[in-house]
Amino acid sequence: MNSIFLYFKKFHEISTDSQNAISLISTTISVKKNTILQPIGHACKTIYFIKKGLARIYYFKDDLEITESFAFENSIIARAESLFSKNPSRKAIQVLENTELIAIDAIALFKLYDSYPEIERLFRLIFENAYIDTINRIENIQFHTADERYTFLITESSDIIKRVSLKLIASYLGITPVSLSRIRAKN
Amino acid sequence: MNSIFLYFKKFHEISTDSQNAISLISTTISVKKNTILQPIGHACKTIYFIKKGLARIYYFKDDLEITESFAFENSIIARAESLFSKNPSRKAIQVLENTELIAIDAIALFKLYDSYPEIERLFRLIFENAYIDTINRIENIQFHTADERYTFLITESSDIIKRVSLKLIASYLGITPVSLSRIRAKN
DNA sequence: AACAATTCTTTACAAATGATAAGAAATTGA
DNA sequence: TCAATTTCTTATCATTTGTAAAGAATTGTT
Repeated sequence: MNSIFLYFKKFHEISTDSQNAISLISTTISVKKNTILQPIGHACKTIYFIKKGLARIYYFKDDLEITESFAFENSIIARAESLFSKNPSRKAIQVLENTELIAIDAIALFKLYDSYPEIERLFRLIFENAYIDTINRIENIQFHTADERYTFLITESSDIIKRVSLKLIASYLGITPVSLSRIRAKN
Repeated sequence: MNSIFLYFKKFHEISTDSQNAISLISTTISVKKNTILQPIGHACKTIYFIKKGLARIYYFKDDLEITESFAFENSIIARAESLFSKNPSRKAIQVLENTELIAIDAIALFKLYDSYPEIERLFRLIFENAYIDTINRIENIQFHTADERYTFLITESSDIIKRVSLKLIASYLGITPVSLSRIRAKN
């Protein structure tokens, strides 16, 4: 459980009291490669912290799988649009390796906000940061070629190639696997 | 000043006390069409509420202008990625009509968070909502054709065509004006 | 080890989009 | 109002990406 509080510290210091409150609504779980943590169609009620392993959020466009995002060790993954809107999510969370996670009960967490303002602040700062990432991703998609986006991805997280299939990377870049193969062949 | 508190009410009810505190750090301004409210290269220190008129956030890719977002009456516009990271923004805010705004001093606002938890909560909820919009926009860009994105845009906000030049709409859709003309000719 | 299934690459062709240029339409400013 | 500027459309050609199919490479399973 320690790793998550180290992660939290980067955003906002919280008291041992607050840490205990969060611990009480959190559980550590281990899941096997390819497990669907959260299926499509239900409101998101869990925030995951990845201790070890790797996960993605994906959805379907017609019968094509599209990867919205990847999340690696020491990061948080949640379907924020459903978490905040309370609407059922069209997206699923899947683990791509044998993965160890801490699952935080989001409903219980939001209740903690009333009695622990520093917890509210902590998660405000965490999600503000996630918001920044999402804004930057739009900039990245909007006026960069697939080639540029691929090059950017492998410089940003160079080991993604080793850990994620090119099929999933293509769907993340918004292109077909065939198109990604062509790009890779050129470079 | 009333319109902004009506807007706030949709997210979170706050006391008259909190409203007054916000009023004290806000000013109403009127600016002429095409005015640059916030230039590129400075950290974002102002959150705007649009009472009347229309604005956009844009940036440059090489010497090409790209519109990241539009904001209409009764909505908030701010360069969130700079607001939260405190880094200088590569983006500018420009008004596209003669526009009336309420400018909120963001530095002062963030200070209010300590003494008025309900103000912190209010803006948390406002930006959570903006975050949802941004996530949905990625989904919209990532696997929809330019044609689909255009059709979606005009059904979502039908008067945008009357108020914004096609050149800017094209840059928002991530295509060239020439390509947008072709799409419009087909439909 | 051997087979099956999946992933990745390559090829050929089709469709969409970009770049450039030219002209029409609309807007702006003196 | 008239000229100048900007915006919008159309056309042509080049480039990129998609689709479909086939085979190679890899992975998983028994």
